[in-house]
Amino acid sequence: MATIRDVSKLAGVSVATVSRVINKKGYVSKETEESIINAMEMLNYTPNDVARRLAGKKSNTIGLIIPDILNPFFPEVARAAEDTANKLGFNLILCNSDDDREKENQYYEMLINKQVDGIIIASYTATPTDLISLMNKNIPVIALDREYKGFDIPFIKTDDQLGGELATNHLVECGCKNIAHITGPLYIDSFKERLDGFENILKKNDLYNPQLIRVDELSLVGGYEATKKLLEDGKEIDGIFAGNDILAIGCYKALNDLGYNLYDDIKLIGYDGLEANVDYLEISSISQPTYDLGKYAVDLLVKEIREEKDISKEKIKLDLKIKKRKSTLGK
Amino acid sequence: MATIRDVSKLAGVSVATVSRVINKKGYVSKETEESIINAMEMLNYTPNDVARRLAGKKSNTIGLIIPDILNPFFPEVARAAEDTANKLGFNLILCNSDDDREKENQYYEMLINKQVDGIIIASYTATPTDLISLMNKNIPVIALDREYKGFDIPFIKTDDQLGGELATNHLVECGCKNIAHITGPLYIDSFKERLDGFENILKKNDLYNPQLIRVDELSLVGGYEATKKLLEDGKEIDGIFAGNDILAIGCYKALNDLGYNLYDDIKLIGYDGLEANVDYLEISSISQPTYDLGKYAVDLLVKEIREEKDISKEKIKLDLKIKKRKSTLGK
DNA sequence: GTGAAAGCGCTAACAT
DNA sequence: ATGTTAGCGCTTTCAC
Repeated sequence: MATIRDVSKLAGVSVATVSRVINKKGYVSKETEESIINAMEMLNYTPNDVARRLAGKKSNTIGLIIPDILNPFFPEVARAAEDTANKLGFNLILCNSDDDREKENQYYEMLINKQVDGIIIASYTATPTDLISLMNKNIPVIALDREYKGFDIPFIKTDDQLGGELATNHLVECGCKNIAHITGPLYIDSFKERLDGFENILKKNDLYNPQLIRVDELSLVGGYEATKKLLEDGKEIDGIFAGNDILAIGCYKALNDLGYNLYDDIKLIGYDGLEANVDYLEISSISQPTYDLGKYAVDLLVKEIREEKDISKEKIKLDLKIKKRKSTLGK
Repeated sequence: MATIRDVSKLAGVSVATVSRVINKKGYVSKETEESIINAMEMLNYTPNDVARRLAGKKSNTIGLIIPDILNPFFPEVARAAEDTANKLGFNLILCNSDDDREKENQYYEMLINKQVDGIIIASYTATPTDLISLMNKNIPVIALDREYKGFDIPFIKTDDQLGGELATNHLVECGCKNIAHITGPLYIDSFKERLDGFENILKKNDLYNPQLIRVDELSLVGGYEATKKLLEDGKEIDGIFAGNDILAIGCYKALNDLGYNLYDDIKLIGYDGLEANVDYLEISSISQPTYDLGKYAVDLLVKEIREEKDISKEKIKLDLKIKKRKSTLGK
C-alpha cells in the first residue's frame, strides 16, 4: 500500500503539501495540486484511516447499537442508517446488543476504542446515565426510538402514544366494543406509550376494560399465546390492537387456529408497518417511517460530528401513518 | 483516556515493559507485572486499538459482507457471527451490500482501510477474482453460503443440491405427481443448485415437467405472483417446492387467496428453516443450520488470522434437516 | 528482566 | 505557497 510519503516523493513535494490536498485545507497551487492528484492516482493511493485517526482526525465511522437484529424493524433501520452513512462518507459499525446491558456496555467501550466519531443507540435497557457518561467523553450520541424523559439527550422517534391512539380509535370507529390489547414488555417505552394511547381512547369512549390487556413475550409465539389465553378465557372480544406486527402475526395465527373468521369476527390492527410482513396478510397497522428513522439519525449525528449544528437539544418525533387493510375493514 | 505512558509512569517502569505485559510477550518479573496490572486498573487503562494497529498489530476486527439485510436469513447469520466474534475477542463490522457489486467493492476498500484482519463474504455478485485479489493483499477471506467452483477459495455453506433433492423427494413421497418449483434468480448459486436437485429427483421418478418451474423476484410478492401465474395458467399442480421461505410464504398466501385448501389440495415445502417465519404457518421446510454457518465462518477465519490453522483449502458443507409440517403432511 | 529509541502513516503548528 | 518537524499511542529491535 502506498503511503503519503510515496506520493510526496513521486510528486516532488513534501508530505505536508500532500496532506493539504487530501484534506482540502490550506493553500496549494493549482499545478502542484494536479501533480499530486496525479501521483495519488498512479500509486492508487488512499489515506490510511488508522494513521489518520491516530493523528487526531475523525475516523469517519459511527456506531449503531440495536437491541435485536431478529426483529425486522431493526434491519430496516440499519439499512437506512448504512445507506445514509455511506452517502455522507461515513462507515457504520453495526452492533447487536441482544437487549443485554452488559453487552451494550462492552460495545460502548469497543466503539470508543475504535475511535468512532459518534454513536446511535437504540436500546431498551440503557439508562440515561449510560448515555450521558458517553456524551461526557465528548462523543456525540443520539437515541433512536426512545426518549429519555427529563434528560438532555437528543433523540429521534415516533409518537408512540399518538400511534396507540390512532390504532385504538380506528378499531372504535370500526364498531368494536370489546377491544383487547396485546403487547410486549412494558419496560420498553414504546410499548408503554402505545398502551397509554390505547387506554386514553377507550376511557374516552367508555370502553375501557383492563382485563383485556395482555403483556407477553415479544415474539410470534408471544402474540399467539396471549391471544389464545384471552380467547380461551371466554372473554368477549371483537377487536385486538397488537403492540407490534410480530405480535399481530402471532395473533392472526391464533385467531385462525381457534376457528375465528378472520377479518370479520375480530378486527385486528398491528404496529410497525413492516410492509413485507404484514401487507400480504392484509393486517392493518400503524406504519412507522422506519427508513427515515435510521436516515435522520445518521444525518443529525453527522451534522454534530462535522460541527455544522449543535444537536444536543434535538428532540424529534416523526409522523405516523395508519394503514387500513382487510383485518379491520372486513373482506 | 489513560495511555501506556501514564501506566508506565505510575508503575515506575518503561513503556516497553508495559507493552510486554499487555501482549503477554517477553520476560517480565512477577512483581513488576503485578504493579503494572495494578496501575492499569487504577487508571482504568485499555490499550488504544488504533495506535496498536498502526504499530503493526492485528486490529482484532473482521468484516462481514452480506447481500441483503432484509432477508431474515442474513440477520440470523450476522447475529451468530457477532456472538462468535465477541467470544473470541473480535469485533465485527457488518456491511450490507444490497447485492450491488459496486457497493461491495467499496466495502472491500473500506475494510482494508480500516485494517480488518479478515473478511467473510456472502455475496451473490462477487467474482472469484474479486476475492482472490483480496487474498493476494494478504487478507484472509472466507466465502459464506457460496462456493466458487474451480478456485481455491475457502467456503462454508450447505449442500443446496442435496437440499433440493430432500425437498422434492419428500413431496414425491407424499404422493404428489405434478410438482412445481418456484425459485429466485438463478444467478444466485444456491437457487440454481436447489433447482438441480429438484430436476434430478423428478427425472428419476419420471415426473419432470419443465413447464412447472418459475423464476421470480426474491420476495413475498415474487412468490405470490409466481404461484398465481402457475395456477391461473390452469396447470394441474399438487405440490410446490419453493426455493426459499420468503417465496414459500408468498406462495402460501396465493394459495389461500385462490381458494385452495391449504395443506391438502396442494402440498408446499419451503427452504431455509427460518423458524419464526415458517413455523407458525406450519409450512414444511429444509432447515439450514443458519446460526452455525455464521459461527463456523468466524471460527475458521479467526483460526487463520491467529495462524493456528491454514484454512486456504477448507471447503465445508454443513448438514441440512428437513422439517416436515402440516403443509406437506396434511392437517 | 528492563529500557531507549525508532518507526507505523498521518496531521498541524511553525518556519520559510 | 510549501517544507520541517513534533507528535498521536503503541510495538519492537537492540542494548544493557
